[in-house]
Amino acid sequence: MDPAEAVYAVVRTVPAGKVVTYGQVAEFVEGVSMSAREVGAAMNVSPRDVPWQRVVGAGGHLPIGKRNPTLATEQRRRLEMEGVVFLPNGCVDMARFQWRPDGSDEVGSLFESA
DNA sequence: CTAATGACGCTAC
DNA sequence: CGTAGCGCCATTA
Repeated sequence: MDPAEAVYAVVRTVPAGKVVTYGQVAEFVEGVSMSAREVGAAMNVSPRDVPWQRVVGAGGHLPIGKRNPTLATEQRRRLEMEGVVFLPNGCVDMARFQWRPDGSDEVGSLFESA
């Protein structure tokens, strides 16, 4: 399996309203050695069926903002549409929206914080 | 085979 | 807080 395909498989597993860091995706991919760089490179050419929008940089910020400001804005809009809340500093609230492959895809717990 | 590059990550200044 | 440098692994020239 191509490394890119492995990345897509992981990203597709991310539920709406949740986000993952490039480093985490690279960590989740099993059987294929990868670094956060390849994840981003793969996302750049990701198919439409891949929710690349749910992949953010470490800390929840959007590293693409300096490369593709337009794309970053669209990504942010999409995430907010899915229920993801951005902090005033322009970063995703990783404390609540960082997805865990553990099966903690329970979105209900997000509402109790309100 | 070697060199350069990249939606990254972290430490250092 | 912003910038700079090094490490990361794989793809491409």
